[in-house]
Amino acid sequence: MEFKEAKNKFVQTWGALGSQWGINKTMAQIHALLMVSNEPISMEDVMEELQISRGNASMNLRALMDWGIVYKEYKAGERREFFTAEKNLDELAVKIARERSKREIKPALKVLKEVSSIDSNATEEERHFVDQTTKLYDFVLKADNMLEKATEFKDNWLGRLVIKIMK
Amino acid sequence: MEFKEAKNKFVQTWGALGSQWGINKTMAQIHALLMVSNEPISMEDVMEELQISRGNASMNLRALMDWGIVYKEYKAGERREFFTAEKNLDELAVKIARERSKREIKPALKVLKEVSSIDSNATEEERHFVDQTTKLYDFVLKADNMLEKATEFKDNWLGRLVIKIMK
DNA sequence: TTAAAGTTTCAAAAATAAATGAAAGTTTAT
DNA sequence: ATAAACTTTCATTTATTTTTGAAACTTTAA
Repeated sequence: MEFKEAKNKFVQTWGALGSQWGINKTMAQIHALLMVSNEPISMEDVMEELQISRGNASMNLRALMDWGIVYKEYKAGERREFFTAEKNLDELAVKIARERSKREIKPALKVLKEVSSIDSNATEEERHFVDQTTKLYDFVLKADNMLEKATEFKDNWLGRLVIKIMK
Repeated sequence: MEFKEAKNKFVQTWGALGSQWGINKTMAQIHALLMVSNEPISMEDVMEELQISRGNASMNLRALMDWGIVYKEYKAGERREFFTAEKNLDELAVKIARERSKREIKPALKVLKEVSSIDSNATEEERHFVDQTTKLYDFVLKADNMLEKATEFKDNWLGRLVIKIMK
């Protein structure tokens, strides 16, 4: 396999993976492209390389910046803006985890708390509902905390130990 | 909030959460419904409760069974089939993690290995590509292993300790 | 057997999500 | 101030994913 082919395959695969995990395909592809580029890329280049429209490129680059995993760069003497990706993978994981937690898990937790707090527990059916949603709330909360804490592992001796044992 | 309203809200929320994480909405909703039901539910009931077609119900129940998180049950003297969800949340998490790893992460790892193994490293650009995809491969592999090992935590004293510390 | 009760399949329709592109908006150099 | 270079927005179009529903299939009881 030659370089260009490999690069393309990587971008496609990363895009597919993204869309299976609820991140839009183009967003993931742009990210992939920036990840493996050794130098900043202009919007024009992104459009060209992925064969997408200006609007699409603009919106998804913006989204990536909102997530904090892509940065704008200015080159001296250049009018255009260039983009680079966060290349430190631990940092990347932290930011993605935080963002998804904030956007999706936290709101879901709120609802779980609400629905598990109804006072009606007259019937067996209702008791089971309250019991099960309460357990779910505790579980999701714990998982969310783990995600958060896991992101602190990298600078943390215990974390390293745990990872070593788990490996 | 009364019971019926709470139940509905829970089903809707679980459905939305599912679709944000790449699991189709109806599949997640059916799962939610079964999770909070204290007794087995027939396909007819699922259709009725979620207002979906027979085909849709059938396909998604099948998918849930393929994931191993919903079971068929037979009631004595009843022709129809009934369904129940895995209600143990640790077990549920294990099965979802295994399934997604198998379906999505493993294939992605295969591609990452391939593209990071191209022998061309003539230019700076190519060297950076190989370097970055190699790191990504290692990272994803490690994350995948963690997911797998994390699923063994529940029966494991060290795991409990770690969770306690992380909490 | 056979027919009733139930389940699955899959081509077509509907719903949803994403992409386009042209117009509006910015910024910068002169 | 203005015009060139570039970016953003968003109504419309396009692509993708999900759902439907009717026909085919399977199972069971008589």
